[in-house]
Amino acid sequence: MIRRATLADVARKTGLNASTVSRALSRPERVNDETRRRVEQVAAELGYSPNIMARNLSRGVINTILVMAPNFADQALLPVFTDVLLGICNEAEAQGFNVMIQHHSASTIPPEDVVKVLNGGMISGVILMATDHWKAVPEIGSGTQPPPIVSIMVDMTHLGLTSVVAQEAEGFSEMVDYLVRRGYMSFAYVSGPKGATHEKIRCRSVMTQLTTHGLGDRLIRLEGGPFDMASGARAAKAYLALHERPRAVICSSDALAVGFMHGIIAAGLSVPEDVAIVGYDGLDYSAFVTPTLTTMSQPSTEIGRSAMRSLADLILGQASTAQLIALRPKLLVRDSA
Amino acid sequence: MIRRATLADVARKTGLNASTVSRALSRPERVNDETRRRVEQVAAELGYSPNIMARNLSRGVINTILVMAPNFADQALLPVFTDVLLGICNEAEAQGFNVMIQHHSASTIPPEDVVKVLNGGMISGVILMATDHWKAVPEIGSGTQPPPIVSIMVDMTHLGLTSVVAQEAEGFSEMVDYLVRRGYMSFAYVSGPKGATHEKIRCRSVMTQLTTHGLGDRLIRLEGGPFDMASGARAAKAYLALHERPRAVICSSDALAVGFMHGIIAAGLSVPEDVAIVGYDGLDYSAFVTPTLTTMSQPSTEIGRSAMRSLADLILGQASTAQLIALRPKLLVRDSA
DNA sequence: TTGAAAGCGCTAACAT
DNA sequence: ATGTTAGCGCTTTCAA
Repeated sequence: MIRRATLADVARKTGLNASTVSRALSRPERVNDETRRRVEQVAAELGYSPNIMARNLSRGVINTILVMAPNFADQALLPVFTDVLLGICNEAEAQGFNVMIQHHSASTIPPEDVVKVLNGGMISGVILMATDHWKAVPEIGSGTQPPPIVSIMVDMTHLGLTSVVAQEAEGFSEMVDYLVRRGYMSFAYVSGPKGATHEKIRCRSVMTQLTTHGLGDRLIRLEGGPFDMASGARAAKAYLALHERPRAVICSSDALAVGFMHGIIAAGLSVPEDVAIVGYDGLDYSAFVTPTLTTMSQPSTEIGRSAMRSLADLILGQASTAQLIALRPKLLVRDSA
Repeated sequence: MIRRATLADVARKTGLNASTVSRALSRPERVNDETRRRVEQVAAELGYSPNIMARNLSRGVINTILVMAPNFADQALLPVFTDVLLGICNEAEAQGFNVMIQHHSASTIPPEDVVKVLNGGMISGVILMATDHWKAVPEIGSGTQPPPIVSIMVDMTHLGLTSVVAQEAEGFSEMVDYLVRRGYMSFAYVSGPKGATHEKIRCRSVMTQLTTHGLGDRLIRLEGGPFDMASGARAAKAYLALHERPRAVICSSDALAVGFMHGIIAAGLSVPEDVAIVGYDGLDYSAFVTPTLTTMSQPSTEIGRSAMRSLADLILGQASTAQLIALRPKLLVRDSA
């Protein structure tokens, strides 16, 4: 491999001192016009561009953030995550940060890994995607500053981490209100993966709100499983086997809902006449299944953007206390309920 | 911000020399057992872990690769891309590379950007996602080695870039054969974005194969647009307005097909009785729409894995000539055709 | 305005 | 087995 041109090469070829070349390139105004021109010229000839690592090492700064995404059931990134990622990338670009993504192979990211990454010196901050089961914030060095970690989708403010989440509980309550208003009296809830934080929040919200309406005993819980369509289809089978079938089915996610709807329709029932179905997430395909799916749309991209903004504040030392940023999802009334 | 512990700190506290500490940490066998233990102990106490940038700078190696993904219509990563990304991440982890992703804001990535990145010294190789319109491989330095760039989804071997692609032409031919075999005699093709390489390949393949069957004049081309569901739905409107409606519709992607199917069903036609519809990609939702979608499944994850493997070979100097790796998609016969 | 020198944190010969 | 020394490529005082 032919060696890349370095600052020294440019210096040699221009007959200038390395420091002058460095200056010419990073603070052009502090250098003679003619010198600057010459440096630029030679740099171009040599195809020189600065080694970022050396620069960072020297300046003592870094400008890369890491998104750690757990691996749900060995799936690709969930659609919601990619929307979030878009928001992160956009904001990162605006703020001058690079983003690195680590698709973690476990479904929970071990705090030690985060410490290691943070200590590695290449990363200035971490965004944690929907990571559960954190008992404590990792100790990074002996610093007293809050570690630059922002949690997305899971509230970890009790651990001192700024968190950007959707108001899931509110979203599901609103959904229940909507269904009750439409006159439904019997309900099923198709759950997501057992034990997941999201799942707990969503399930509880549905139960609570139904109870508020005096309908607490009219809810049947159907085991879903992972947030995917296959699980939804399985839940549909369970639903069909029920003696008394609830008229309204609330699914914990759009994927679940689409799978569920598919199972229902395949069995010859019609939606929403026989069964009303609602989802949660607002993924694009929810608008193109037949019938179109009533759902709560999460501001996923905005969540990503917001998280990145908070992280930048943390890194630049413009923020120090953990804050919770909760974004409201929006009801999308369509044909399925 | 409290300073992180450095190698020097550990050296000082153990009373050893920095190089010894370094050795103890990276090649434990070349150091006294007792020394190693002491170093480990102190390192743990201080929460020390090596600065990766300094290490790389010193060793002259880097182990991070960059995935550059163009931004299609300001959308999040396409589902296909996320599958590919999964494959990349898995293989990268196995090979000891980190992966960085750059969500490029233009729909075409400028070669200059790639040079800059490669010259930045933090990245040892680049994977280009479905990037069109490259006229030439960027000159990186004055080296004679092939630059470590691998193209995914688009064949750029004529530019000297190793490329990993799906056999799209073969896939669409096979699809045509299948439909002809099923007795269909009139066809529509719902196109993707005009001018896109994929689009050209797919369209041409359909036409060619139909001609082979003597059915070249039985094809109507419907303008789709971006590879998304909304475009498919628009195409459905166009289809419905046709005087003579072809019985079989080949969509350039699954998203298009799902959108198209939605439009068709919403208009009261039935699939596949009135119109047979097929897609391409094999996304998970294609199995959960009603009716389920007949499609060609791309080995997306495998494409990612393969690309990463090739890139690693390139970086490690174990490969030098561009090669084309073309993976065969697989027909998934379902209910829509 | 430019040059000389020191140093970012680490590794890798080369000595001892 | 350990210490010494030199440097990776760049930036940044400090002098000139």
